[in-house]
Amino acid sequence: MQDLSPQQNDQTGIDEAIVSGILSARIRPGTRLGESEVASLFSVSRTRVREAMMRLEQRGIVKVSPRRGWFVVEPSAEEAMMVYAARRVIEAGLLRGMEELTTNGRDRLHAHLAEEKAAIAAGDRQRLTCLMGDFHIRIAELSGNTILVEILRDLTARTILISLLYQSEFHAMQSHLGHCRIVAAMEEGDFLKAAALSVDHLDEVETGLDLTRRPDPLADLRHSLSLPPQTAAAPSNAPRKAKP
Amino acid sequence: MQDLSPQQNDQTGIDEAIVSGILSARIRPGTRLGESEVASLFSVSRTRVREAMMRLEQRGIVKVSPRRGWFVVEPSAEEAMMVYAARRVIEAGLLRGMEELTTNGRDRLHAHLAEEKAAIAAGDRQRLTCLMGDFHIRIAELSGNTILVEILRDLTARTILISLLYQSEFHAMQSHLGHCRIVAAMEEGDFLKAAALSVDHLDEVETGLDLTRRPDPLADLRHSLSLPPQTAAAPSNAPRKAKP
DNA sequence: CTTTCTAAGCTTGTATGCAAGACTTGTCGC
DNA sequence: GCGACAAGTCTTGCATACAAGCTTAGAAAG
Repeated sequence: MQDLSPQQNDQTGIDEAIVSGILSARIRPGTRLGESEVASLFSVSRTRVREAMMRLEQRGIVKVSPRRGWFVVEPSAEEAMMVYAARRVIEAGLLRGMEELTTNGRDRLHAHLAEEKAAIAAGDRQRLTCLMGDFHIRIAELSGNTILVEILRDLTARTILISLLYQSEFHAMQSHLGHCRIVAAMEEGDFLKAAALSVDHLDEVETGLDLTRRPDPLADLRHSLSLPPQTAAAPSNAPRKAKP
Repeated sequence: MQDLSPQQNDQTGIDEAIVSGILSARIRPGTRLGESEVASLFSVSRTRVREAMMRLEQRGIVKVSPRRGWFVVEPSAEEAMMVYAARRVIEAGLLRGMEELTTNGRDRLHAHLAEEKAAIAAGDRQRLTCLMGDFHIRIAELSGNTILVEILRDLTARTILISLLYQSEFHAMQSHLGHCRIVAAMEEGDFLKAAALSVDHLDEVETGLDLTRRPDPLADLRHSLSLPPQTAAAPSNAPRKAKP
């Protein structure tokens, strides 16, 4: 397993270290997170790791398979649709209820869009994944409602896991333009339009998923061997083992 | 402390037993939930209680005060407003996005309204509190989105804690009528109207709160001594101790 | 060569023990 | 009478130990 977090993250807590690893797509769905393994990484006992896992399970980020271990969730197609539906409901609701965009808020959004642009230019895909999710959290932060921010943060984490599972290619530019359009509408003060654009944007991303693709049980091995990812052409009848 | 749950709840888990106690207003905000105390109630070790508490803390239902104990949250006025704002966003978003009311769904809602009516007639306040919160969960269930259902369930739990802290009197009939109006709009197929009514309903309930009232640290003692509840007339400058 | 059964190893599940800190209460000094 | 202080008690924080079950590797039989 790759190092799931820098050492300094001991301060911020095990939970956030793992979530941060997911948000930046360093941790893949289905990754096993053994208690003793994580415990030694953070130089603590299994007890604290377990407590962190319990919290993460509550947040829908990891799941436990009894006596087998903890795993980063691999959302099913159904769950994926629910996550997107929930995000549509919440984000659209947020924007619709917004009344004004403060100059401070506008600056933050512009700064974020600039970061997106820079990451696209640099081709830093990991950073890009993180930023694309963060955009929606930034919007929630404008409302000042920390409850909704936390909810959206967890949904974003799940979204990233979903895209790692079902997204064949990542149209970063398309998403970026979507974000720009939303911000533009907000600057016009037309929050209903922003809400509609947000729904469209999420629809667009969801449509880009291939939800028929079964989660690939060999993904991590494939990745370790530097093989190309599973092609969308042969999704369902891929052989379990390679025949010689 | 009153028995916070029937013995049979051992099966459903400690978490849900406590949440159920809150949803039915048997557990007041600020209640201390000592680890050993709860552990002996459920005949388990502190370990499992601790795990349950961790999950409940993540859900915003309990808080830990270091080396002092676990307490059912006492939402501040700010948090209270955030909870209501979040509920407005989610519930309105849900209704707005709904497209049809199935006959099954209609039956469920009617059954629920009938239960509310019966509880009002019977004057069963505890049951009523539970039902009033459940109504909104029923609506979320119609969407089939279990993620949103779980989110709303936790928000409802917090709402009940809020009303126990800040609601001087409980206008059950008013809330019931609000629910009836929402269902009526849904039956007409006018989900935008239902959404608007839902926002109005939540506004109405929130307006009925007295958010200036400070949480009463002596509430449980007062209750134990059968003294009358703190009057709203002298909220802030009430003496810490009675002067002889 | 294939299949089946068994046993060992590794993983989580749960309890318990000890340590550190906070609050209470009793006592002493003023 | 009143305030400060200190010991004791009670609480959580954390680590460790043991039990139970899943997985897998290896041996044996067909």
